[in-house]
Amino acid sequence: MVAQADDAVFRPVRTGNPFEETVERLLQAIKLGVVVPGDRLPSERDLAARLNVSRVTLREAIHALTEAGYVESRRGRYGGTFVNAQLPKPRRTPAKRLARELGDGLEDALVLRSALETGAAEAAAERALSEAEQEHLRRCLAETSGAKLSDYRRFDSRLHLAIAEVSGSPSLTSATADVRMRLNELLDAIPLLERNLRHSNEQHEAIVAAILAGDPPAARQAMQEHLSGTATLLRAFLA
Amino acid sequence: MVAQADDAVFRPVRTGNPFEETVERLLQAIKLGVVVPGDRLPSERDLAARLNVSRVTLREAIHALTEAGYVESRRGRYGGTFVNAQLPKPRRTPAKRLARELGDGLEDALVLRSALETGAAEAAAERALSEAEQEHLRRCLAETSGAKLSDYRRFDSRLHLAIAEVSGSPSLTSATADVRMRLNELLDAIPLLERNLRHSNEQHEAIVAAILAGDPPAARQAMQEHLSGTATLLRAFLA
DNA sequence: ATCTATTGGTCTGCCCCCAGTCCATTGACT
DNA sequence: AGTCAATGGACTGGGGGCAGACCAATAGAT
Repeated sequence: MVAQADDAVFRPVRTGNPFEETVERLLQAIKLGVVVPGDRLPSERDLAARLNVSRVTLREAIHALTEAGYVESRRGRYGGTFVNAQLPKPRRTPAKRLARELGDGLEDALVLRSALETGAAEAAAERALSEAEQEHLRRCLAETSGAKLSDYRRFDSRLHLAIAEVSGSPSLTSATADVRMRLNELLDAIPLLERNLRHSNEQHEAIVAAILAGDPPAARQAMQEHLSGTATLLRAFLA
Repeated sequence: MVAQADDAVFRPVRTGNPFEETVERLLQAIKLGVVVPGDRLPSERDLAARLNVSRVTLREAIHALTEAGYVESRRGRYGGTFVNAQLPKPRRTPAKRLARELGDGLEDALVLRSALETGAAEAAAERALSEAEQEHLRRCLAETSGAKLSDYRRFDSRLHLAIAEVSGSPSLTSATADVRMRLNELLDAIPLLERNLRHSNEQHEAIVAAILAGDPPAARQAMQEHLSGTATLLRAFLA
């Protein structure tokens, strides 16, 4: 049976209720390194407006994250909700089990990720980046290079997200963040070796260099190589 | 000001209520040619389950489309909801106005589309397509080539969607359908010339040929050329 | 010491959406 | 002619999310 277009257009209009979605988003912000330990989240009123969710629902989500140990709230002016210094360590679900649960979902995510991120790298290299954007890229690159092993995944996510950002397409950035979250659980299941990490950093350098140099084909090529390395690693560990 | 990652991760958790989203989905099915005039939609019970929406909400959406002249329902066994033979003609909003309303949204959509569809073409060419998939592609191609001017947009959408389908990534297919819907309103605003149409058909041939031949770089290249042509046309008319 | 702006915390009434159930209609099959 | 399965149509009770108003705490500014 061939995959039908019906499946795409008649897919669920929403996955989960607003509360669950909100929790997911806040986790995204933390796990992708958009807010780092010690950072303050936007005020409840602001955040609720941006997420287009009632303050009650947002508060329930924050409460859930508080119980899970991710954030803490303080009242009063200059108060707010802050990301904890010690984040809960992700439970390492056995790789085999994850693979079974996901099934075709892994290939789905990998194909989508490849399209999005190589496209983002290419688009970013085509644009004339502002000084601020260039600086932002360089900082994310440096932070990732200097990250401890325990923090590496978060800074790596942040760097990839930064590349998507400078593509100039917000939708592309959002989609990149989403697919990365889908993969992060898998990535947590495989060990992080010093050697892979060094190799990864070299590839990051090449990607950012090509983007800053305004060389779209090189940027695409470098990103493609980087991603296929990760993809191979994942497929191997989850096979 | 540089675009912040916040904007991506703190974007609204949902745009519109379930009713509106459902209407949008059904319109998508019709306008992208997933269901053609005369076709029957899945039964309300089935469809509601697939869309993860209550039957009441789905019925309200169908009712709205009935009033708008898109579909008609018949009761009894072998009844159902059918797509009208005469679809309401899209109102041609003046291009300038659309461009103003969208603003950066146009560039956003074009960049995302490029990433998704060139990625899809490449991924499709990498896969070993089943006989059914190959036939499906060829049929969509033939239908588009033979389409009347008034139906062209719908068959063209369907063909592009078919290419995304055979990429093997459902998420990629969904995303492609969504961004196409965003662009279709713009595309309706620009005239369709016989000459562009012939050129478009030739490019479609090249894309499908490269996919069937299993030549990823050629498929990407062909798709890239095709899309950049459309993009140029759009930018010119909306400038 | 007091004031005040900003933030998290709480409560109320309302509406949309939902799951489940039953009814009404239709047309192919026997 | 009768049967029957599947479809659209209609109703009900309940729950989640909503907007808005108000309370409580906090720390800088005066």
